[in-house]
Amino acid sequence: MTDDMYKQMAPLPTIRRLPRYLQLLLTMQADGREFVSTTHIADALGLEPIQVRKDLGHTGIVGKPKVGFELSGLIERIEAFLGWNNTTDAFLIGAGHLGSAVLGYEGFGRYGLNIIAAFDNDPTRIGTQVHGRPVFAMDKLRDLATRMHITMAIMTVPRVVAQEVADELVAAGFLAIWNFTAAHLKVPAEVVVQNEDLSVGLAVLSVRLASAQRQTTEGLSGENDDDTLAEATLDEDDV
Amino acid sequence: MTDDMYKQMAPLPTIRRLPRYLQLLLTMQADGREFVSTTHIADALGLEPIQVRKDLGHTGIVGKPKVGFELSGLIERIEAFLGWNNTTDAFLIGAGHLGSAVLGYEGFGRYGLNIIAAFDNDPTRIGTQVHGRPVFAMDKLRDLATRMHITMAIMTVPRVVAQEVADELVAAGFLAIWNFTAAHLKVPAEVVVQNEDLSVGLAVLSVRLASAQRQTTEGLSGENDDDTLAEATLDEDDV
DNA sequence: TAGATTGTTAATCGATTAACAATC
DNA sequence: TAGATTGTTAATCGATTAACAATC
Repeated sequence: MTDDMYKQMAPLPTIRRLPRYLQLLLTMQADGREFVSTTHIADALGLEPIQVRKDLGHTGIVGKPKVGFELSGLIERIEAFLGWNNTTDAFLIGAGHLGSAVLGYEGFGRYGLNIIAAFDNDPTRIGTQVHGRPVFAMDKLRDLATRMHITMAIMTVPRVVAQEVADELVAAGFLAIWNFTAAHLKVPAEVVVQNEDLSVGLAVLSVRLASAQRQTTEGLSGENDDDTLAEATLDEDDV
Repeated sequence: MTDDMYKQMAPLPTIRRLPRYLQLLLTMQADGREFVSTTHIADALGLEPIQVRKDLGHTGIVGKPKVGFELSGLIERIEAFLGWNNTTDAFLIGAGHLGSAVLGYEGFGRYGLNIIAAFDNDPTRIGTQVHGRPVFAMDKLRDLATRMHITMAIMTVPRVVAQEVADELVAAGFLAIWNFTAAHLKVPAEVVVQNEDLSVGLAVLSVRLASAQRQTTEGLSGENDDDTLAEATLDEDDV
């Protein structure tokens, strides 16, 4: 068991916070800053310094007591930890509204994701370009994926055909599926599926908003009139 | 402290799983099924029955030993828990690619979210319709929000103007912001911000894929040749 | 130097999982 | 009835937070 193995052992919540650190650090770097402390990061993002320190520790970076972390080294380390220093080529399946929006998202380049082509079964879309990427017919998928050694797919198809498309992706040798569909995909254990279902975020928002409104109402009714109300709200960064 | 208060105390992971249960249950209902057990739900989603039971318990639903849960009642209860039985009206800010995709997303009606108008500051977009919703100029936002009592906003603007737009939303009395921007928004404590940053999902996918590939490589090198490899992969449902 | 900050070890907190009595 | 399933209470696991020595 090598040292590298520990990478995967970072807690999932830590992994989810890393992109936010990265985004902040890049802004700071653009401002000409050279060093940063965990206190500073925590302040900017509304977190606790100890949590930031623990999170950064998982990436293997070491800082300087009293000084903090060298910004450029820290950025490099986070990007390497997330694998964003290498480019990953991907195909996008389903060039509808959502697919088109994903293709138009400019941030992916910075994250090492390169969407090189889209696939669809709508004849009016096939042969066109969407945000500079060619749209091919679905029956070209398998051959092109094999020849170009593409193993990551972004699924932005209607839910009803999601499993069917997933089966095709598996058959074509894909190893990772970023699933923007609400469908629960059944795939072999060796294929990684990352669900990006909008309803999850909406559910959390709905419950948090209801909770906040309940507390406001109770505050007005005089049952609880001190200033603990604001503190009692869920942390906005939890999801 | 009323019984209702306990609603907000459901663990966040539970809240995030509820939409997936709901989605499955609706499919089952469409298939004409009337009862369902937690064992059945767990099997379909690759979870443990005890976890499903605990999650459903948080919504306050009670089942029948041996029989399970009545499907229609369970669906109602989850929807009520998430507040999706009432419609919430919302404005969308930023009618670009992503905003347009969100406007075109058909699933929101079912979740009680009703986007009634979009706002933008691009003159070529103002006055047009996107997926049936009118696009207004940004300077109409405050007046319309006040008059229509809209308190939820969906932000799909470029990152660089995100904070500026958030400030306008706060000034206009909005209480909830669904933030599709990578920016960390600074808002008063009483405003709920739900971040929906694509880079988070990509980060988790990247790390999981790297981990899976590392394990495959090690398996081939003969260091670990039993079948524990598949079991060692992260659960696909964790995020 | 003195003080701020790191990194590590221990304590706490919360979610998941296990065990099992109650029940239709 | 017997057996499957619920709901609750206890045990385990893992992440967060606290404490503090090391250090530039």
